[in-house]
Amino acid sequence: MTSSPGFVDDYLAYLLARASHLISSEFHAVVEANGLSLMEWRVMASLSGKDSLSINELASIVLAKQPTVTKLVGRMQGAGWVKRSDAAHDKRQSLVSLTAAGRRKVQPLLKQAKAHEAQVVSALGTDPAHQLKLMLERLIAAHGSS
Amino acid sequence: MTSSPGFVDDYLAYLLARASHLISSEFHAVVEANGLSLMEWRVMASLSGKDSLSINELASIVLAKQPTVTKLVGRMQGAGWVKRSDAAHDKRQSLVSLTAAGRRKVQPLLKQAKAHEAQVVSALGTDPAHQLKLMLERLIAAHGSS
DNA sequence: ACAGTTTATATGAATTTTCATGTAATGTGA
DNA sequence: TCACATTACATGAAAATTCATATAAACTGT
Repeated sequence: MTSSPGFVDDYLAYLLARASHLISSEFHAVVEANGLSLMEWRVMASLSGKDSLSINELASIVLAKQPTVTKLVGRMQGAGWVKRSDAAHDKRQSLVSLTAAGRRKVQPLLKQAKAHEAQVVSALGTDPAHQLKLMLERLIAAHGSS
Repeated sequence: MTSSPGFVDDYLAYLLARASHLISSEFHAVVEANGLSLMEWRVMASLSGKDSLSINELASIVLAKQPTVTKLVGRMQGAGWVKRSDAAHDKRQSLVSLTAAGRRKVQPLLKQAKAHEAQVVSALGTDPAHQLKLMLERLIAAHGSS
């Protein structure tokens, strides 16, 4: 039911949206099996590298708006997965970081994410996948990496 | 503020999500200037090719869930941009199509979308952009084109 | 033709997101 | 250092999305 090319969005924009939706959806199943929403997963994955991130940094990384992230983080804090702390140098900022429970929660997902990535990449072919990533990075860099 | 590669989603999944978000956001400004939401634009763009689409077809094309689309279409019908008609062969289906007003509304956006596409493509380079599209299509085809 | 199943859409309630705005802290120029 | 602008985040009300489920129409095998 892919149906004919009835325009739909910008062509490239639509291909990107569809591909993104498709790949994310696949992993979404895994994420939900672990009791997280896609956004919660993104937040925790984003945090799992760093010590902490501000609300705005998180919003820009997880591609959501600031009030959305504020409330999302509030819920995740309630669940005990993240904690907030006031930034030393800028008291306006609210620095979010994973709790020990949060790290335990996200750990298995990080591995499963890598496995999923590997599967997608190998299905596409290692080299084409690499090319795809390069071009996506170029596209992102070209259009304000804000 | 792109920050270091703190994991974030599946790498490829994240690149796709970010690229998609970036490109869509750019055009989103144009869409809003015309008094439409991104989803409304997608629905109308999808419909502008065809005679009509069912709710489920629309949902799959605009990457939203069925109840979301049912209500979105309800609002758009209220605005006079689309109309519903019962399918002749399957009375369960609700076929959505553009009204004359809807066509007038979406017309300029279709042109602007093509202009935006052209701009993005030329910024990326015509050939790389073509390659990118091919790989996105392959990726989409590989992962259930449902 | 019938009972059981599946499919297409609608809908109410709960949840989430968004918009507009508020507040407090920081930055800036005179 | 004092206004003034800006930045970071929070928040309440409104809007949109989602989940679970309902309804009605097709489909299936017998």
